[in-house]
Amino acid sequence: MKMEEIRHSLSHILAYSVKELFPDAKFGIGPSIENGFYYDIEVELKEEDLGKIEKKMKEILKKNIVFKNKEVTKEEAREIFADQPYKLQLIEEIPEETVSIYTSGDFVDLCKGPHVKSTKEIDSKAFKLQKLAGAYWKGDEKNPMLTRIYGLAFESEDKLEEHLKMMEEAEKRDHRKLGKELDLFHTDEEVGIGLILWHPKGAMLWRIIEDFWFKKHLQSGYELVRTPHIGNRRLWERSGHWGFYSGSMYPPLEVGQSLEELNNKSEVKESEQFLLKPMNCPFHVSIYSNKPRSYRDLPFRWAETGTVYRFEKKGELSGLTRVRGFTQDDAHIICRKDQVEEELKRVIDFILYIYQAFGFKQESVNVYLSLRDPDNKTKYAGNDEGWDFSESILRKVAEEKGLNFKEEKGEAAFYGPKLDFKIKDVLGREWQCSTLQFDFNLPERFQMEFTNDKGEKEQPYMLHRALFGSFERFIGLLIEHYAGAFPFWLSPIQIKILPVGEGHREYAREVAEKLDNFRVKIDDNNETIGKKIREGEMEKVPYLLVVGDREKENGTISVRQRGKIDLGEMKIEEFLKNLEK
RNA sequence: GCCGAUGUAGUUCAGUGGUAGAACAUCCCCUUGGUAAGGGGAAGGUCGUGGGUCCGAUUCUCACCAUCGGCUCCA
Repeated sequence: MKMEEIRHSLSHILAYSVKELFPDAKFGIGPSIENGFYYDIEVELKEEDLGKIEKKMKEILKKNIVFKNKEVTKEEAREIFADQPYKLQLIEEIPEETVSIYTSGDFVDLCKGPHVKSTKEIDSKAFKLQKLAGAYWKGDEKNPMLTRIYGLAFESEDKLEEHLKMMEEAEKRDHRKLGKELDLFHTDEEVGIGLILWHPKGAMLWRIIEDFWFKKHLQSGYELVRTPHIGNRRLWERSGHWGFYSGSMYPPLEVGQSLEELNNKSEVKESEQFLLKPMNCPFHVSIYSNKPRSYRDLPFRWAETGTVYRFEKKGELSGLTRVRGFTQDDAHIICRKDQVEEELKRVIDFILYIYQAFGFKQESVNVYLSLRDPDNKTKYAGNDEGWDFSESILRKVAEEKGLNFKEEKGEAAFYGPKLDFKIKDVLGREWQCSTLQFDFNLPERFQMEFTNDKGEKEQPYMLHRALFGSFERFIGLLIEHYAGAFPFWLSPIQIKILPVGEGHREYAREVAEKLDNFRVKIDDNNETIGKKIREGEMEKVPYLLVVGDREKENGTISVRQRGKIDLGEMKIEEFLKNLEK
């Protein structure tokens, strides 16, 4: 609580300093946040101004400014903030007759508090202005963009230093950095931004994960389907994507002629438009509707690692976590109403199993139940009855499964409520991975139906779900989670054999043959053994096997475990036994 | 898309108004090695792209592109 007061007070001092240095500045809001504070201000700043502002803040802090709280009438407040349009707007939004203001030195702010009594309580060495960013007023793109100044603040200088060190350490785990260092993937402007090119080791990692995924899906009663990358415009019009999702879709391909004909400007007789798929759902629906379905056939659980393309705005792209082409580990469950609960539970169990299998602790995953906005019922597909049922059953199942979830009103998709699982990256940003969603839109639009036990046509329930979310995003988070040092089963190279000299290459190959159940590589570069070990360690290979005269003689290997010391000489059989453990 | 920052060899980085350097990686030669870098040599850059200022620009300036941090949006 105290720290929050300090941080919040610092944001006022920040605003105070900006006002001194830039008298025309217009102030938005300035709260305390995790690890610090910010203030949104209409003022033009460059990063080099931060130093000036920080200096000013320290000057002000030294003056032992007292924070004085006062209730004033709205009329008075309007006068005080006459030249502050954003504050005036806030005043009007306050329901009460009076508003609370805080005065600190020559600076007055509309504010509920709480604050420290005086700047004496603030350690002027324990804060630091961090960075500038743009932020829309009230978080709305249509509003003007203010300049947000972020600051860090802690109890003491030591704590601040500690935090900065921690951030530095975290940056070393960044998947974009490790992706380069471990030679996993890259992007190329010439190929297209936001499109990932997976290198051999990255593709191997992907494949290991996909194999695991495939095996587990078969075990869990899923069937695989496979669908194209493009679909006719008519399909996307019918699904609603053409209308509602166009902001995130690549524009259509005109298909009425070849590229050659196009280049020759030949006349087009007939033309169709095709769109890159941003989602797999309509294709799966097409499979469903391909023949009449009986209540006896349900549920269908159809999974596909489907690569989709979304035209994300440039500024939103980021490493593997936000890209333009990505592969969802998608599945659709089409079932009867009486099967919904059971299916939801199965999916949640599956999701939890996946997190456990990849070492994500439940506390590092945040779960959100996204519900409809009760004040805006018109923007949603489906009827109230369906929504009430699905929202309450999602909640019930989430509770029964012991999920520690937050409910978020108005966060549902227009087509249905959902349960989202988000994982934090190394910089503390949350990324949606697993998701479990109801869909009232597609069954309606595609008139999906089955024949029930009374011989009547009935509309099935449709669930979308993804476990990883996308392979790209999940692998990005996985790289950070393990800091690139993957567990044995996930390592693209599991074992590297290092012959000491040229004379040991033959023996290295013999050893490799005995380990052919594993992903093994021989490093037969003409380098010293020290160098090979260094490279193997930097590559984060779980086991390095040194073979030289001694080992060749004794029919053994010398094992070195990643990050650790020499485990000593042993027979291959013994090494294999240890691996099993 | 918007606000801010960055952009020099494959990588990590120096550097300058007079057409660029280091380390590692690469290639060649020597070395035949014992648990985190053996030695020598060579090659490698239209200094993100395109305009402008200047006798001259990688350096100053403008525009664009990409990347990074935010905002908005999202798997």
